[in-house]
Amino acid sequence: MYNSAYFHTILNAIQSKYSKLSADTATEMFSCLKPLSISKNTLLVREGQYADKTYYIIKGCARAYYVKDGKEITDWFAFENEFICSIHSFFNDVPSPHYIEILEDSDLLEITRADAITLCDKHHDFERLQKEVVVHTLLKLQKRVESLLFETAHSRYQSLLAAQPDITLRIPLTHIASHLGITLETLSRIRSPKYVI
Amino acid sequence: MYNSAYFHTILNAIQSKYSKLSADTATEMFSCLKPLSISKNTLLVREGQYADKTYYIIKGCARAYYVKDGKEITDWFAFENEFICSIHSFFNDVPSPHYIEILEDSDLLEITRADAITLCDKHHDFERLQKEVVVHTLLKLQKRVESLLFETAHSRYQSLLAAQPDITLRIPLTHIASHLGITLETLSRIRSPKYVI
DNA sequence: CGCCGAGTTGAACTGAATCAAGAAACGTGG
DNA sequence: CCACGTTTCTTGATTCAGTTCAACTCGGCG
Repeated sequence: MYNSAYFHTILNAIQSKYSKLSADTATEMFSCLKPLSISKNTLLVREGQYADKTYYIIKGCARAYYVKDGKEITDWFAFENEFICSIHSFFNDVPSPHYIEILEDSDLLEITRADAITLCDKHHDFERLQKEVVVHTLLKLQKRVESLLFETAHSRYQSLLAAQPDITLRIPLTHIASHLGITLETLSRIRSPKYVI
Repeated sequence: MYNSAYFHTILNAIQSKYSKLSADTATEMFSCLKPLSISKNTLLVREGQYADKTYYIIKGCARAYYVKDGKEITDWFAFENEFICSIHSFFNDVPSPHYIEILEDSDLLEITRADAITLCDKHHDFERLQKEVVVHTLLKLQKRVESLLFETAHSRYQSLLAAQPDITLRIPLTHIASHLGITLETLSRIRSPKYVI
């Protein structure tokens, strides 16, 4: 059943972005993955939970955010063919500081920390896949730090648009603003045609 | 020769911070590691080089920095039992945007990208070790993003001091300031006894 | 229709940058 | 071991990007 066209497509997407898996590992991986269809605005993870699951996004998008002084601060977004989890919780087995919210009606695959550990122990190529996912995340985070250190609010917004041209159509400006580390008001001014650099 | 007390100590440090290695893998790993003694202020990597080496710090410290608009911006520091490399260059095989500078007379172990890939291919436990190093880096970077988004300059400095109490004794304030994303002048004011929150 | 959440606009405020000048510490050679 | 230049750090005055608070607009929807 896991050689169906549907799973084949997903496996291809994962393999071409991250790394190859043997047929054996792929089959075993899919047997651990639980398909979910989640509707918009659902919270997958709340602050304080032991969030021992990682989600792969087949279709849709999600965000991880903190609540700080009563304000939501969006830490990151995830779209198709990306993974999202509370990294602190998943890798350190501590309560999650993040919320994870589904932003569009989405199709996901869920894997538990325990299953991921088993797969890592058993299959070298799955360990590598996980490493590749982490490296991807690391390099993205590195870019984020650079943009926070180097760039003005306007230029950060431009960079985000360059990387994800459709983001403003899919994600409310409030979340984009907090992800850029600016207020909604500032984002609004930056986007205004009247704005001059 | 790689079961000498010296290597044993290093192996222990690596294993307890990251993950375990079989005797076999450890021996092969040490045969790839080239010990270096580098004196203060040496540049290990210059911008534009293909920086295909990672350095493990036995003793001493180093920093990775960019030059942006003629100014140096310190991206991160590495101390004992940590690794440093130009991550973009090492993982993506592209020219390094970073310089890497040794900040104290240091003892290092060097491994090439090619050797690391060979070891990863051959030994599942080495692949895991590399993953653990990347996860450590990821979680540190995540904290960095949080502090840049959430905290004031003063509070970022306090957090850095809490994490690395001796950092001001080992690293010039200019580098610390640029790592915190503030100017040297601001750091100086923050550190002043006259400073009021 | 009227409400509500999302986004816009304006005015005052502020944390940190910039520019500029000194002081302190550091190292090197006489 | 001291004099001198260089680098590192401190202090002050001014400026500016972005925040805050507040009011207003727009579009969707019960």
